[in-house]
Amino acid sequence: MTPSTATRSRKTQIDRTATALFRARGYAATSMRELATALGLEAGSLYSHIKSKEEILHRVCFGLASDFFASFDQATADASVPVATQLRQAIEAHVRVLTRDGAVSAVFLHEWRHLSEPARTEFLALRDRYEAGFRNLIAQGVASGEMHTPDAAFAALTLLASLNWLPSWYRPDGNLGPDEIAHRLAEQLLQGLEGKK
Amino acid sequence: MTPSTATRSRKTQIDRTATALFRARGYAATSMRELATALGLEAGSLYSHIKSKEEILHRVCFGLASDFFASFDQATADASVPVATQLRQAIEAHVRVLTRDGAVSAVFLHEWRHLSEPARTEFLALRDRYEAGFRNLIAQGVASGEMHTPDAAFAALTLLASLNWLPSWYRPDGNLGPDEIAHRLAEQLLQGLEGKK
DNA sequence: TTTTTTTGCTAACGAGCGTTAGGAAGCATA
DNA sequence: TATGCTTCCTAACGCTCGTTAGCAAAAAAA
Repeated sequence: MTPSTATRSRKTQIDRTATALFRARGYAATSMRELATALGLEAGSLYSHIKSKEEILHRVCFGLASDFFASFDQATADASVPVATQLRQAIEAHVRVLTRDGAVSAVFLHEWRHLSEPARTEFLALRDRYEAGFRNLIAQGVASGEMHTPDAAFAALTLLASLNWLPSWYRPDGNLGPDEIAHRLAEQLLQGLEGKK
Repeated sequence: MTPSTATRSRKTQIDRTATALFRARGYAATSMRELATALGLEAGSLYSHIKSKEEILHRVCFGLASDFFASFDQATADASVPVATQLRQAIEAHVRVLTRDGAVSAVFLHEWRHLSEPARTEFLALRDRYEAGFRNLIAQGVASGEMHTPDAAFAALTLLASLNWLPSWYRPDGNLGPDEIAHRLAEQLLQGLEGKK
């Protein structure tokens, strides 16, 4: 029995409001009563739709993780493309996912540590697997002579760090659109500040 | 009347233990009873040494902010040095401060939002002023032709993002020392992955 | 030795926490 | 009209929170 449209929409609404609060105040500092008030409800009413506070966090974190994997796989599906181009596409794909929903992204990046075991460990394993994708891409690029770095793992961490800072300053109504941001990031990371114009 | 050595050391001990807990569990999710237990005390006893939980956070955040400014000013004091070199030195200085105490750095980077007003706004103003230092350096580099980027502010954010991810993976007993890390980061950020070997 | 400071205890305060139980409306389907 | 589902309520559960008051022992200073 699939849930009716109304149910799913109410649940989704709770998720979205909670995500915004988690981002603004942090997961631990957000109370169910605050969340209920933001939705025009009493605290107890939330539990007609969700099982627990952590369930929301779990859904947000693992949901976006899936998106990242799907996006990465698509960007690097064609092995005949030069590795540097694949990396560029993976960067752009990552930025596109990050900018789609700033609140979800921020919660994904910062609040996952409030997951209790075993979810927390599972999440970290996923993150590690995702990072390995970038690591391998850079290692391939070094092997083929397209890129230069003494340490692919180090470079991958630095690269993702630059990307993952994005949700803390990106505004959907700002000057730069997601595609322009993605392009500039890829350019800066691949060419460097002293690189060719 | 300066506090005696004993007082200062006990207070410092509380700060350090609290900082480690804030890093591991987050500020909001760390209770004074946990902190007390970690120190072998009862919760109430903490208040013989500190005024409030937030006081600890305040000290950590603003203390490290001072360190960053002092370190940056020293790295960029000599205006006769090429701007690219000044930027390199600023990067290395930043990394040195970041790696000095991983727990303090992590709390500084992630827990400041639990400061209540007006401290929170003051903190953000400091951070903005610090970022402006890097922004200006890059803008000067672009003006002098030493660097190339379409947007100095954008480049500065990305640069600091790479640096500030460091506390989440740096281990003092790892393969790379602070100086080696600082050098590699500067190299990667200035030369890029496709830059000259 | 007396005085003061440091350090820590027990006990408790008011408040807020996540969550549950049980009931009652409103609505769609039969 | 009857049934069942969705939605939300009130009231409360046991628990934890940051913090305070008042007292006592130990250490340092006089």
